[in-house]
Amino acid sequence: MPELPEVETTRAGIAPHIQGQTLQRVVVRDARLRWPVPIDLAAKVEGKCLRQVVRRGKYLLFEFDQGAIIGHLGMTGSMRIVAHDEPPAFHDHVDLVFSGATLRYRDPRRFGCILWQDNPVMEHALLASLGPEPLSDEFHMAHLLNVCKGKKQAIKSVIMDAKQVVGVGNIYANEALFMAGIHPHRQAGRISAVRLGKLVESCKQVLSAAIKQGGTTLRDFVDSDGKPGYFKQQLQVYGRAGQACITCDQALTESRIGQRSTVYCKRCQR
DNA sequence: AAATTCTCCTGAAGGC
DNA sequence: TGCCTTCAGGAGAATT
Repeated sequence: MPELPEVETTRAGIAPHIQGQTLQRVVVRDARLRWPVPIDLAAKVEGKCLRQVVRRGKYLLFEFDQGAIIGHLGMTGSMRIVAHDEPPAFHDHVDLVFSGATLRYRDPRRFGCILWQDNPVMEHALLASLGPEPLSDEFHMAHLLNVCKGKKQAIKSVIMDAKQVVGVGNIYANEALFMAGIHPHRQAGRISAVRLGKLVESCKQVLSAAIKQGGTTLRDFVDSDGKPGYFKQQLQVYGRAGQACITCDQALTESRIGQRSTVYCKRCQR
Protein backbone atom coordinates (compact mmCIF):
# COMPACT_ATOMS: atom_id res chain seq x y z
CA MET A 1 0.00 0.00 0.00
CA PRO A 2 1.75 3.09 -1.21
CA GLU A 3 2.28 5.79 1.34
CA LEU A 4 4.47 8.85 0.96
CA PRO A 5 7.78 6.94 1.03
CA GLU A 6 6.50 4.51 -1.58
CA VAL A 7 5.27 7.34 -3.79
CA GLU A 8 8.60 9.14 -3.47
CA THR A 9 10.44 5.91 -4.26
CA THR A 10 8.27 5.54 -7.34
CA ARG A 11 8.85 9.15 -8.41
CA ALA A 12 12.59 8.89 -8.07
CA GLY A 13 12.60 5.59 -9.92
CA ILE A 14 10.60 6.65 -12.96
CA ALA A 15 11.52 10.32 -13.43
CA PRO A 16 15.01 9.83 -14.93
CA HIS A 17 13.60 7.50 -17.58
CA ILE A 18 10.97 9.86 -18.96
CA GLN A 19 11.86 13.45 -18.08
CA GLY A 20 12.49 15.61 -21.11
CA GLN A 21 10.74 13.16 -23.41
CA THR A 22 7.71 13.65 -25.59
CA LEU A 23 4.56 11.75 -24.75
CA GLN A 24 3.70 10.00 -27.96
CA ARG A 25 0.64 8.01 -27.05
CA VAL A 26 -1.76 7.33 -24.20
CA VAL A 27 -3.24 3.85 -23.95
CA VAL A 28 -6.22 3.41 -21.66
CA ARG A 29 -7.32 -0.20 -21.27
CA ASP A 30 -9.65 0.47 -18.39
CA ALA A 31 -10.76 4.00 -17.55
CA ARG A 32 -12.74 3.00 -14.47
CA LEU A 33 -10.44 4.26 -11.75
CA ARG A 34 -11.55 6.21 -8.68
CA TRP A 35 -12.60 8.86 -11.15
CA PRO A 36 -12.79 7.96 -14.81
CA VAL A 37 -9.65 8.64 -16.81
CA PRO A 38 -10.61 11.76 -18.81
CA ILE A 39 -11.94 10.85 -22.22
CA ASP A 40 -9.84 13.61 -23.78
CA LEU A 41 -6.60 12.82 -21.93
CA ALA A 42 -4.81 11.68 -25.08
CA ALA A 43 -5.89 14.76 -27.00
CA LYS A 44 -4.69 17.00 -24.18
CA VAL A 45 -1.28 15.51 -23.61
CA GLU A 46 -0.03 13.68 -26.70
CA GLY A 47 2.84 15.51 -28.33
CA LYS A 48 3.72 17.46 -25.21
CA CYS A 49 7.12 17.30 -23.52
CA LEU A 50 7.37 16.08 -19.92
CA ARG A 51 9.29 18.67 -17.92
CA GLN A 52 9.41 16.99 -14.55
CA VAL A 53 7.74 14.56 -12.19
CA VAL A 54 6.81 16.18 -8.89
CA ARG A 55 5.38 14.63 -5.77
CA ARG A 56 2.82 16.51 -3.68
CA GLY A 57 1.65 14.47 -0.73
CA LYS A 58 0.86 11.13 -2.29
CA TYR A 59 0.03 12.64 -5.66
CA LEU A 60 2.42 12.37 -8.57
CA LEU A 61 2.34 15.35 -10.91
CA PHE A 62 3.61 14.84 -14.43
CA GLU A 63 4.21 18.41 -15.50
CA PHE A 64 4.27 18.98 -19.25
CA ASP A 65 4.98 22.09 -21.31
CA GLN A 66 1.43 23.03 -20.58
CA GLY A 67 -0.76 21.23 -18.07
CA ALA A 68 -0.12 18.15 -16.00
CA ILE A 69 -1.25 14.63 -15.39
CA ILE A 70 -2.26 14.11 -11.77
CA GLY A 71 -1.71 10.53 -10.66
CA HIS A 72 -2.47 8.72 -7.43
CA LEU A 73 -1.65 5.13 -6.57
CA GLY A 74 -4.56 4.62 -4.19
CA MET A 75 -4.25 1.40 -2.27
CA THR A 76 -2.73 -0.98 -4.74
CA GLY A 77 -1.43 1.15 -7.57
CA SER A 78 2.06 1.05 -9.01
CA MET A 79 3.92 2.71 -11.84
CA ARG A 80 6.92 1.31 -13.56
CA ILE A 81 9.03 1.68 -16.64
CA VAL A 82 8.65 -1.05 -19.23
CA ALA A 83 9.95 -1.66 -22.72
CA HIS A 84 7.71 -0.47 -25.52
CA ASP A 85 6.92 -4.00 -26.58
CA GLU A 86 6.25 -5.55 -23.19
CA PRO A 87 2.76 -7.02 -23.24
CA PRO A 88 0.41 -5.66 -20.58
CA ALA A 89 -0.71 -7.90 -17.74
CA PHE A 90 -4.00 -8.10 -15.86
CA HIS A 91 -4.83 -4.76 -14.18
CA ASP A 92 -2.35 -2.78 -16.29
CA HIS A 93 -4.89 -0.05 -16.96
CA VAL A 94 -2.95 2.84 -18.47
CA ASP A 95 0.25 3.29 -20.49
CA LEU A 96 2.00 6.58 -21.10
CA VAL A 97 4.17 5.89 -24.12
CA PHE A 98 7.14 8.24 -24.22
CA SER A 99 9.76 8.43 -26.92
CA GLY A 100 12.26 6.29 -24.99
CA ALA A 101 10.18 4.18 -22.64
CA THR A 102 6.68 3.37 -21.54
CA LEU A 103 5.30 4.25 -18.12
CA ARG A 104 2.82 1.58 -17.09
CA TYR A 105 0.15 2.13 -14.45
CA ARG A 106 -1.22 -0.90 -12.71
CA ASP A 107 -3.92 -0.90 -10.04
CA PRO A 108 -5.87 -4.04 -9.15
CA ARG A 109 -8.27 -2.27 -6.80
CA ARG A 110 -8.63 0.84 -8.95
CA PHE A 111 -8.60 3.21 -5.97
CA GLY A 112 -6.05 5.40 -7.70
CA CYS A 113 -6.56 7.99 -10.40
CA ILE A 114 -5.12 9.45 -13.59
CA LEU A 115 -6.41 12.99 -14.23
CA TRP A 116 -5.55 16.04 -16.29
CA GLN A 117 -5.19 19.60 -15.10
CA ASP A 118 -4.36 22.69 -17.15
CA ASN A 119 -1.98 25.21 -15.60
CA PRO A 120 -1.67 26.10 -12.87
CA VAL A 121 -1.62 22.54 -11.64
CA MET A 122 -1.88 23.36 -7.95
CA GLU A 123 -5.29 24.93 -8.47
CA HIS A 124 -6.83 21.54 -8.99
CA ALA A 125 -9.38 20.85 -6.25
CA LEU A 126 -7.48 17.78 -5.08
CA LEU A 127 -4.31 19.80 -4.51
CA ALA A 128 -5.47 23.29 -3.59
CA SER A 129 -6.09 22.78 0.12
CA LEU A 130 -3.40 20.29 1.03
CA GLY A 131 -1.35 20.87 4.17
CA PRO A 132 2.45 21.19 4.24
CA GLU A 133 4.83 18.43 3.25
CA PRO A 134 5.84 16.51 6.39
CA LEU A 135 9.54 16.56 5.52
CA SER A 136 9.63 20.27 4.77
CA ASP A 137 10.39 23.12 7.16
CA GLU A 138 6.74 24.16 6.86
CA PHE A 139 5.83 21.24 9.07
CA HIS A 140 6.94 22.31 12.52
CA MET A 141 5.73 22.27 16.10
CA ALA A 142 3.93 25.61 15.89
CA HIS A 143 1.98 24.42 12.87
CA LEU A 144 0.82 21.22 14.54
CA LEU A 145 0.04 23.09 17.75
CA ASN A 146 -2.10 25.55 15.83
CA VAL A 147 -3.84 22.76 13.96
CA CYS A 148 -4.60 20.81 17.14
CA LYS A 149 -5.85 23.81 19.12
CA GLY A 150 -9.35 23.11 20.41
CA LYS A 151 -9.70 19.88 18.46
CA LYS A 152 -11.45 16.95 20.10
CA GLN A 153 -10.43 14.53 17.40
CA ALA A 154 -7.99 11.74 18.14
CA ILE A 155 -4.45 12.94 17.42
CA LYS A 156 -4.01 10.08 14.97
CA SER A 157 -6.90 11.37 12.86
CA VAL A 158 -5.34 14.83 12.78
CA ILE A 159 -1.93 13.76 11.53
CA MET A 160 -3.59 11.55 8.91
CA ASP A 161 -5.70 14.46 7.65
CA ALA A 162 -4.14 15.75 4.43
CA LYS A 163 -5.53 19.22 5.06
CA GLN A 164 -3.29 19.50 8.14
CA VAL A 165 -0.22 17.68 6.86
CA VAL A 166 0.07 15.47 3.79
CA GLY A 167 1.50 12.03 3.38
CA VAL A 168 1.22 10.55 6.87
CA GLY A 169 -0.66 7.35 6.20
CA ASN A 170 -1.86 4.68 8.57
CA ILE A 171 1.35 2.71 8.90
CA TYR A 172 3.53 5.70 9.61
CA ALA A 173 0.99 7.41 11.84
CA ASN A 174 1.05 4.34 14.07
CA GLU A 175 4.84 4.27 14.05
CA ALA A 176 5.29 8.01 14.67
CA LEU A 177 2.88 8.01 17.61
CA PHE A 178 4.72 5.12 19.17
CA MET A 179 8.05 6.83 18.69
CA ALA A 180 6.67 10.02 20.28
CA GLY A 181 5.05 8.13 23.16
CA ILE A 182 1.62 9.58 22.42
CA HIS A 183 -1.59 7.56 22.74
CA PRO A 184 -3.30 7.54 19.32
CA HIS A 185 -6.74 8.15 20.85
CA ARG A 186 -5.66 11.19 22.84
CA GLN A 187 -7.60 14.34 22.01
CA ALA A 188 -5.46 16.53 19.78
CA GLY A 189 -6.28 19.69 21.72
CA ARG A 190 -5.03 18.22 24.96
CA ILE A 191 -1.43 17.55 24.06
CA SER A 192 1.38 19.85 25.17
CA ALA A 193 3.44 21.82 22.71
CA VAL A 194 6.55 19.94 23.71
CA ARG A 195 4.96 16.59 22.98
CA LEU A 196 3.53 17.81 19.67
CA GLY A 197 7.01 18.94 18.77
CA LYS A 198 8.23 15.46 19.48
CA LEU A 199 5.49 14.05 17.27
CA VAL A 200 6.54 16.31 14.41
CA GLU A 201 10.09 15.03 14.67
CA SER A 202 8.88 11.44 14.89
CA CYS A 203 6.86 11.82 11.69
CA LYS A 204 9.90 13.20 9.91
CA GLN A 205 12.16 10.45 11.22
CA VAL A 206 9.84 7.59 10.37
CA LEU A 207 9.11 8.88 6.89
CA SER A 208 12.69 9.66 5.97
CA ALA A 209 13.90 6.33 7.31
CA ALA A 210 11.27 4.56 5.21
CA ILE A 211 12.29 6.47 2.10
CA LYS A 212 15.89 5.39 2.63
CA GLN A 213 14.69 1.79 2.80
CA GLY A 214 12.71 2.12 -0.40
CA GLY A 215 9.33 2.08 1.28
CA THR A 216 7.44 -0.54 3.19
CA THR A 217 6.40 -3.69 1.41
CA LEU A 218 3.13 -5.09 2.65
CA ARG A 219 1.50 -7.67 0.45
CA ASP A 220 2.35 -6.62 -3.07
CA PHE A 221 3.99 -3.20 -3.15
CA VAL A 222 6.86 -3.01 -5.59
CA ASP A 223 8.72 0.09 -6.71
CA SER A 224 9.16 1.36 -10.24
CA ASP A 225 11.73 -1.34 -10.94
CA GLY A 226 9.48 -4.05 -9.56
CA LYS A 227 11.50 -4.39 -6.36
CA PRO A 228 9.97 -4.49 -2.88
CA GLY A 229 10.75 -2.04 -0.08
CA TYR A 230 12.60 -3.09 3.03
CA PHE A 231 11.11 -0.97 5.76
CA LYS A 232 8.65 -3.59 6.98
CA GLN A 233 11.24 -5.30 9.14
CA GLN A 234 11.64 -2.04 11.08
CA LEU A 235 7.99 -1.54 12.01
CA GLN A 236 7.63 -1.28 15.78
CA VAL A 237 3.87 -1.47 16.19
CA TYR A 238 1.99 -1.72 12.89
CA GLY A 239 0.94 -5.30 12.26
CA ARG A 240 2.21 -6.36 15.68
CA ALA A 241 -0.98 -6.34 17.77
CA GLY A 242 -0.76 -8.81 20.64
CA GLN A 243 3.02 -9.03 20.33
CA ALA A 244 5.43 -7.61 22.86
CA CYS A 245 6.22 -3.91 22.95
CA ILE A 246 9.83 -3.37 21.91
CA THR A 247 10.34 -1.07 24.88
CA CYS A 248 8.40 -2.53 27.81
CA ASP A 249 7.46 -6.03 26.68
CA GLN A 250 3.74 -5.56 27.32
CA ALA A 251 1.38 -6.90 24.63
CA LEU A 252 0.49 -4.23 22.06
CA THR A 253 -3.17 -3.17 21.87
CA GLU A 254 -5.24 -2.87 18.68
CA SER A 255 -8.26 -0.63 18.14
CA ARG A 256 -9.90 1.24 15.28
CA ILE A 257 -9.73 4.94 14.55
CA GLY A 258 -11.76 5.97 11.54
CA GLN A 259 -11.91 2.44 10.18
CA ARG A 260 -8.13 2.18 10.35
CA SER A 261 -6.19 -0.40 12.27
CA THR A 262 -4.50 1.30 15.20
CA VAL A 263 -1.81 -0.43 17.21
CA TYR A 264 -0.15 1.02 20.29
CA CYS A 265 1.37 0.29 23.68
CA LYS A 266 -0.88 1.20 26.60
CA ARG A 267 2.09 1.61 28.88
CA CYS A 268 4.48 3.57 26.68
CA GLN A 269 1.96 5.78 24.92
CA ARG A 270 0.01 8.35 26.94
C1' DA B 1 -18.22 23.93 11.59
C1' DA B 2 -16.39 19.78 13.19
C1' DA B 3 -16.42 15.02 13.52
C1' DT B 4 -17.80 10.63 12.03
C1' DT B 5 -19.31 7.30 8.70
C1' DC B 6 -19.74 5.72 4.04
C1' DT B 7 -17.95 4.43 -0.36
C1' DC B 8 -15.30 2.66 -4.15
C1' DC B 9 -12.54 -2.28 -5.29
C1' DT B 10 -10.11 -6.87 -5.40
C1' DG B 11 -6.94 -10.18 -3.45
C1' DA B 12 -5.36 -12.41 0.61
C1' DA B 13 -6.42 -14.92 4.57
C1' DG B 14 -9.25 -17.49 7.61
C1' DG B 15 -13.05 -20.82 8.69
C1' DC B 16 -15.32 -25.00 7.91
C1' DT C 1 -9.45 -28.98 -2.13
C1' DG C 2 -12.75 -25.55 -2.43
C1' DC C 3 -16.13 -22.33 -1.39
C1' DC C 4 -17.63 -18.94 1.59
C1' DT C 5 -16.93 -14.80 4.57
C1' DT C 6 -14.15 -11.24 6.40
C1' DC C 7 -10.74 -7.85 6.17
C1' DA C 8 -7.46 -4.33 4.49
C1' DG C 9 -7.44 0.73 3.44
C1' DG C 10 -6.56 6.35 0.65
C1' DA C 11 -9.20 9.83 0.89
C1' DG C 12 -13.09 12.32 -1.08
C1' DA C 13 -18.14 12.36 -0.39
C1' DA C 14 -21.93 12.09 2.40
C1' DT C 15 -23.99 12.36 6.72
C1' DT C 16 -24.62 13.45 11.50
